[in-house]
Amino acid sequence: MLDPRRLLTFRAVVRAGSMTAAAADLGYTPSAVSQQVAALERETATPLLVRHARGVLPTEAGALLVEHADVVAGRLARAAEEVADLTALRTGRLRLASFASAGARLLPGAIGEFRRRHPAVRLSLELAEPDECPDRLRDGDLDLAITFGYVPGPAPDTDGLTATFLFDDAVNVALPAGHPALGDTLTAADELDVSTLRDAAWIRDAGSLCREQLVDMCASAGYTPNIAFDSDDFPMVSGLVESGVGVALVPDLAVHQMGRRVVLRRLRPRVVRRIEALTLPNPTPATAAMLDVLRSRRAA
Amino acid sequence: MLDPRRLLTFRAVVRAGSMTAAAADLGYTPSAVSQQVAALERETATPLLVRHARGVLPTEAGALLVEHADVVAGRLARAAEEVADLTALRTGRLRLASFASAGARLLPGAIGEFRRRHPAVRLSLELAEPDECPDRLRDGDLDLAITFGYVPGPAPDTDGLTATFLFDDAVNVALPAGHPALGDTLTAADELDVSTLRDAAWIRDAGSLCREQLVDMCASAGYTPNIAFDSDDFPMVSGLVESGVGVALVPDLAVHQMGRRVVLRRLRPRVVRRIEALTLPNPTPATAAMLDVLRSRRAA
DNA sequence: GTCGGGCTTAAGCTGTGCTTCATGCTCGAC
DNA sequence: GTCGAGCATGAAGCACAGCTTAAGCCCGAC
Repeated sequence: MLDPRRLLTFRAVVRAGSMTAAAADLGYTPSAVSQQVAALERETATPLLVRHARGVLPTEAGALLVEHADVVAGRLARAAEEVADLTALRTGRLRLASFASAGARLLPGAIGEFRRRHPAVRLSLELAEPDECPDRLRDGDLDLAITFGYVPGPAPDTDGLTATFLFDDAVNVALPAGHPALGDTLTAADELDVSTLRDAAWIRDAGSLCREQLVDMCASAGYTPNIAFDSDDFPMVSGLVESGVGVALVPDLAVHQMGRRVVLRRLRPRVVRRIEALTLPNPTPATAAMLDVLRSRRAA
Repeated sequence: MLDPRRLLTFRAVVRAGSMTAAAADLGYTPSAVSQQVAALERETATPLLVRHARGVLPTEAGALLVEHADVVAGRLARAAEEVADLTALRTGRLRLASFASAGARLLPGAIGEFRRRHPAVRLSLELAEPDECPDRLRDGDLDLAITFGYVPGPAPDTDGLTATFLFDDAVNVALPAGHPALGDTLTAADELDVSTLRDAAWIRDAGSLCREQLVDMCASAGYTPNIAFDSDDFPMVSGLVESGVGVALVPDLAVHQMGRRVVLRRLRPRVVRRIEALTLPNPTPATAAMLDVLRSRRAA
């Protein structure tokens, strides 16, 4: 394989018509250019230039090399340009993942804002549960994942990743109207103590990592929950609650999926989902830009 | 523009999946490869690899660069290969020029032999007078020219070119039967002294640099020729001689174009055209091969 | 002839980029 | 848990590619 450096200076020589002119173009001395060309001719074991009094002309082999050199030079320039486009967000790709309720409530606005700022970046979004996101980020399958972890609760495994706090999503308990635990609390602002739900039947949303969370929460209050139903769909949870099957945990982000007749109460002690954006430590420009958008909307 | 060297080692890294493996492929140490990649990332101001525990994976920008690097590497390899083909005469081009009579008598055999030896080389042949060939060779318009110069006579201007002697083409004088200068010479083997043509009318072939030659020849014999006609076509010269318009100089190579009724005699003192092959001092492989063919046929 | 433009060569120096060595990290085995 | 293998990275040092300077040569112009 030919030395690309020499090939490119040879191209400059042929384009300039003389070694001296090429040297001026390249910022070298004529001697340097002459030596490069000589080295290339040694490398190919073929004369590439016919030396004239007024400059040089390529031989057939030389003309052949120049054609290839043109392609090489073009690719090198295009490569630099496209990478610059990528960092300037004039092009590129951003692969997002999010759990369902954030996908429905948080992301549409953020994505809209991102597209206004960087219309040329191609976006993709898929639903993915928080537990699978770290590995997929590390594998390069994803650029940014919206995940959550319960507070209090075990921190998710984000080794080698960067977690950006977005906001805390308060968790409510959803009850049918007239549920005994509601007692005399008549106003929606009232909180409900976890211990008052000791005898409740629980409907658990299986899709949102609430599994251990529900058990842990009740354990803190000194009992083991009676789990009557596992669902992975908030509308269904809503229907079950409305029909009096049981009570359920519903974070703020999912509240809009609950029916009107469901009663929602904050929990005491407070339970929240900590919503975070997970990225690689060296985010791509597009990823960093999306982090900016998410942070700015958190502030707003 | 990116440094092609670094780009190619980066390509090797991505293909190998790890810097260490790429280093082994390239014959470097892992450290060297790591530094090259770091330099490329500095150059592009963009992370190009995500570092894994078990190797590396390209980022979007990195994958983009690898695509371009593949093209670059391919072109470099193809360039080297095609130049090798050229020097091995598995491809290439040979642009020949020749004056008319050599084109008809000498070259067909040589070209046939050349094509047998190197069937892949594309040949072209055009008619060109000896005086225009040197410049066209120097300009790179031609690779090899068959030329001639009269002996005795001024050597053609071949500065900076290489002349390969092929053979001497003896010059005859063509006369109509019964021309007075024939006198009592009855056999074709007889020579005719130039001085005996003092009173002849001359038909001059304008195409073959005979212009000054005819005048010089006669001057050596002490007279100025009476030039009755200028032609650039041997058959026409033949017809003119046959009809008794005058006499003409006809080299051996053109004898076959003369009519049967023309009488031919060698000249005394002897006059020849020196047939030469003119090339650049550093001939291309195809040119050198054709010189070989021409020399071998001269020997035969 | 002299002059100037252009290519080449020799000699010498500089900087890129290599090696070696050491460190830190992750993962898997034990 | 500790250890070791494999990988990436950094500092230090060294070598060579490739640059510069300087001189020479060739050719064409004047």
